[in-house]
Amino acid sequence: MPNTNYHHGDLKQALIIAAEEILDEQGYEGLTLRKCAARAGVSATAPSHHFKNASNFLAAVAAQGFERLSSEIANSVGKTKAKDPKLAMLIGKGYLSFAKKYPARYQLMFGSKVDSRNPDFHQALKKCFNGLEDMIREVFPKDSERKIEATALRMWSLIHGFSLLLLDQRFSLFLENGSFDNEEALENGFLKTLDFNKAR
Amino acid sequence: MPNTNYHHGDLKQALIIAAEEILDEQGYEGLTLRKCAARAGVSATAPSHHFKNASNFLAAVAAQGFERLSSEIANSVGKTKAKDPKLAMLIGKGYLSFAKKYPARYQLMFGSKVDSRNPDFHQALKKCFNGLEDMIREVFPKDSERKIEATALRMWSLIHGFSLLLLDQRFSLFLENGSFDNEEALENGFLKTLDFNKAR
DNA sequence: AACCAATCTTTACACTGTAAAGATCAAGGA
DNA sequence: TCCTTGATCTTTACAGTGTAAAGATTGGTT
Repeated sequence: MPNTNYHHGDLKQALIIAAEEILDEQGYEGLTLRKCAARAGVSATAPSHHFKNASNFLAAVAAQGFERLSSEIANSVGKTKAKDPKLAMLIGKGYLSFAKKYPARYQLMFGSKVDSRNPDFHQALKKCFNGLEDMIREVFPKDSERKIEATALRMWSLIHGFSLLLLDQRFSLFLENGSFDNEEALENGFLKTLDFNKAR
Repeated sequence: MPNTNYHHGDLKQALIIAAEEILDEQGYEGLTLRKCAARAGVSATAPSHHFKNASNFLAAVAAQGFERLSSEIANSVGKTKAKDPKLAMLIGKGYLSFAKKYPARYQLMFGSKVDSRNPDFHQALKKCFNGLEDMIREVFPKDSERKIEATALRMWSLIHGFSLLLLDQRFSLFLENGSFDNEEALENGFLKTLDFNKAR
């Protein structure tokens, strides 16, 4: 009789999903290749037939993360018009929402374990960034491409930097001796400042 | 005769220096506890008598990194007066200068390997951030503490986010199909936008 | 029907952090 | 002076990591 262990079906995607689950359950440092293989029901070396190495595999996981980040931002923005002054804030809200819901995935996406030369990864990141550019282009249709690019970069830097500092808990000092009562106050204060006009 | 291997003298500091050297030479992923021990001339388990575990050791290394970052910023700012509109730009320049000179140390400082609860680490980070607050306070002496804190946080987020995106080479797409000719143009463009007034 | 390429397993290895127990040394009190 | 004590380092050992190499299984193709 045929041994069902062979020819899994879609091991590649199964491994990626396993990685996401482990990230969500055990955090960024808890993720290992062997655990992913075990969860997918295959041996420790099976992934090597689908990914060149671990950092390449993680790049695929990160790519899927960027896909999700893109849709999370799209959800948050909804049908908000370009003229709406809340647009930038909603983008930030969507971004932060993802980072807080999937902190470990987010860490992976911007961490040093992934091979950032991976084509899938590169494409997903680019798509995500281009989405931001598109929205800015709608707001400032007369701006040059270079200026739009620069504005998008600054917006992203700002939100990304804030997210990291929030997640890393490196800035718990804000809540200790600082002027902010809790994390939500800190976050809301930040979101209110998001403004495309300030960024360009 | 006495065995010189015992009682190193100041192994604690020697290990930290070894870590910095290895970071600079072999990058963030190249750093291991055993390599540090070997470079300091002791056995692999010797560090355990000075640091509870690896992430605690790395926190000490990161703390020293923040000390250096503080002085790098101070150097860049020099005797620039609070009124000088270039102040924010100079801070960013100092920050970026450190990140580019010691990319691996920078990665460690904001990476997930360090135990951010380490007191030394926490203090060094706080000192660094307070330095930024102090400069902003001089520029806007009438602002509330909460506002100064929020401004400092946004400035840091912005610079930090940009530094990461620059170092990770995740945004090489800027230089591929983007409007920026090279990394220097991208960096200069960013530095020019740094402005305290925009950040508060 | 026979082969072949894709897919998975088994085995093995170097390297990681760290726990446990023993060796060495410097210093202080009897 | 001796010898005890605690700090410091070593040796040994172990579980867990990624991955290389070689063998087993399978489904599809000719």
